[in-house]
Amino acid sequence: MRTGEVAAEAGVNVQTLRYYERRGLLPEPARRESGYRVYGPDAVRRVRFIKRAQELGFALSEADTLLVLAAGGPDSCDAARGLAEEKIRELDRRIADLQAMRDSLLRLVETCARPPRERECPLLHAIDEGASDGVVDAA
Amino acid sequence: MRTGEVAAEAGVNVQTLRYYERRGLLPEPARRESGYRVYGPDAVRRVRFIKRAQELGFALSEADTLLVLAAGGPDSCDAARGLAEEKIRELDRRIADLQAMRDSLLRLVETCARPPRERECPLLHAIDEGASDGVVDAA
DNA sequence: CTTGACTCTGTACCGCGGTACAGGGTCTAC
DNA sequence: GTAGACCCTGTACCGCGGTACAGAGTCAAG
Repeated sequence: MRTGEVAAEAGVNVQTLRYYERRGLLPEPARRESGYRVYGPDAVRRVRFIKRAQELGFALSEADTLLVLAAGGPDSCDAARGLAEEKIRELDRRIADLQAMRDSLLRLVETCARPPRERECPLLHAIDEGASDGVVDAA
Repeated sequence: MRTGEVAAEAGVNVQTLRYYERRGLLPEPARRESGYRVYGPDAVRRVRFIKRAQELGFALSEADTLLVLAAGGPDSCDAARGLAEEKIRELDRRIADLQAMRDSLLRLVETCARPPRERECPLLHAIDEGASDGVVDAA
């Protein structure tokens, strides 16, 4: 298969393939006389694996690790599981962070229910106040 | 106040102040003969406001808007509220995305409870399968 | 009057995951 | 044999929010 075919099948840009190759995620394919890349049939599968890993929240470097593990024996399974569990914990942390932002913001918006005092917006005032002593999210 | 003093008080890097100035978040301060910046007393407050807005999930460009609104009259209050509400919706979307990743990943990890069949890791196999037809998160 | 801490400008770089463009060569169907 | 689609390399750029460094000037205390 040629570059364009692999890209189309995998649903990515041609440049992305070259990028993955540079990153070491895709092995360097064989070449024709002309220099054109010739991919084996596994290439599409490999790119799709990477894309799937990304959807699950893994970075490219982690996708790389998963690919190595996928090529390994059954011992790799534990390692893969550990990686996935760590990623779940990471996602939990990020979710908690965003949730905290959301909640703080919601409380601020609720200050809007109170009428502006002395021509001052309670919400903006609250941000300003919070900036001094970290009332809302003193992390 | 000099640059270093403002930076220390606001808890940011000196370079960050210059960066904010370039971005238009901080007004250009007065200068001494020597070229040294001389900040008014509001500078620290302004930087803290920006930092607080960031903690709430606002980008610098949005923090800029909030600062403009904070300088405006009571009409700005509605605009600020709209911005905050939109940001809450955005946070909700991001949280939902991460939650979906988390849930998919958790389901994959649960496949590990099943013993490897034919020396293949169920988790890695599932990522591979998912890559073909988007079983888990066909978004 | 010197020393060390501070500040100035301009520019480049970081991670992340690509995307775009220039300036060429190649392949294939007509 | 040629037009148009494809491919090659190298390099630069995107957003985001800064950080780092070089090379120079300044300020205040001792």
